[in-house]
Amino acid sequence: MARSSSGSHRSADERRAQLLDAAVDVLREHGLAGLTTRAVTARAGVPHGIFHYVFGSKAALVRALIDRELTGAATAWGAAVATDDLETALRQAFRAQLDLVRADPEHQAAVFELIRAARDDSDVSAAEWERRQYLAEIQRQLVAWSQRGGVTWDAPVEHVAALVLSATDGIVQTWVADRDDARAEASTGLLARAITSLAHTA
Amino acid sequence: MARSSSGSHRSADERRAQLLDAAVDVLREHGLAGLTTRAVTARAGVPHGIFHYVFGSKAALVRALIDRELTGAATAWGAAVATDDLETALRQAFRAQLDLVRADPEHQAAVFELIRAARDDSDVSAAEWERRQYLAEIQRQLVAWSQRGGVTWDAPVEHVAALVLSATDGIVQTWVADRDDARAEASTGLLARAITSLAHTA
DNA sequence: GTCTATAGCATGATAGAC
DNA sequence: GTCTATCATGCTATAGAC
Repeated sequence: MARSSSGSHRSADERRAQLLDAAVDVLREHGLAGLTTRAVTARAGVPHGIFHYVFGSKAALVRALIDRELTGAATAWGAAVATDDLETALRQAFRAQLDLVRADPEHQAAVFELIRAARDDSDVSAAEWERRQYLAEIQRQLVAWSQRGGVTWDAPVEHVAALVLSATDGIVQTWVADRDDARAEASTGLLARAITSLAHTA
Repeated sequence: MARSSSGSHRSADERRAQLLDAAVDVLREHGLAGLTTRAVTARAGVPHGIFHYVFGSKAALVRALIDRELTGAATAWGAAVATDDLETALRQAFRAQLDLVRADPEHQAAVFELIRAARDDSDVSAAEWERRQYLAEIQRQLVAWSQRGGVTWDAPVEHVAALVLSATDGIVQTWVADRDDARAEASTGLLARAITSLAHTA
């Protein structure tokens, strides 16, 4: 076998992975507007023509990127929190969601941008699918937490889940915009309290 | 005076307004990616070269657009709601915010996109300014409503305001994404209830 | 002061060489 | 099956005609 890191004439699958990695980097650094086929190939250190041989079109690259980024992201809400106190569980879950973004803001911002753009290109399926995964996962957790804490939701749990997802999205996007840690902290704490008030001891 | 609607050689100010109107249309129909100097001039029915004569650069057009769109938008939260019940006031305010977007979703989506893009171009001031206006207005209303209803906020009112703004943003953006009226309705209603629980009768 | 014609460049894509 | 050279198009911007 040839050395893997240098030399020409690699397989199409190898090129594909290589270009996807490069595309993520470009997206993080220059945003969606800067995501050009030439920037991606330059970043990967391969000739420009390779791009259309591997992906066929730029749209195909974007689709592949979305698939790759969304897969597994839905599990973020799934990490169960081990506590009997509903408010604490909620706060920790919100914090975890925020930490996910804080760990690599540019990356998350890029993913947001991708999803948004995908919606306009009538490539709605991916974004819709993502949202449904999130909602289902949150709803599952809301039920689990309320059972653990011995409380009952005063509103349909799917409504609570929808509010939790939207509100968390809002807080996260606000943080992405202003990077104000204290404000985000305060908002998540208050949101946990407010949401908790939507349940009463059975 | 010459007839105003046809003929060449109009004043630069006239051209400027004409191009701004055209730019908003283009933005609504084709998004920020489709907002090119050629598209704008074509839409306005003027020669392409006019553009750089009037605005100097595309960036100047974007800046002018943001100024125009943000001015007056901050007053949306300012419309006072006449009711003694805090939860009702909140729900009506959230509904009003949602209605504003529902009245012309494409337009609002375009404005969101503009502001987001402006942030990346280190043209932060406009977006920051907007947010501060909103926050101040919401805070003012929160105090007014609580006084009217004879209740006191259990948390710093600026924290409540931050949560209200973020959560409302999240709900609005969710609606823009999925256009699910029922879900938005449920979320605003629940949010009003949840926020109300952050205040107690004095 | 207003507008036209053109420059100069970057893009996405492809025909065909190896 | 892999890659290179090239194309046609669309972009922002400007030099200079009226």
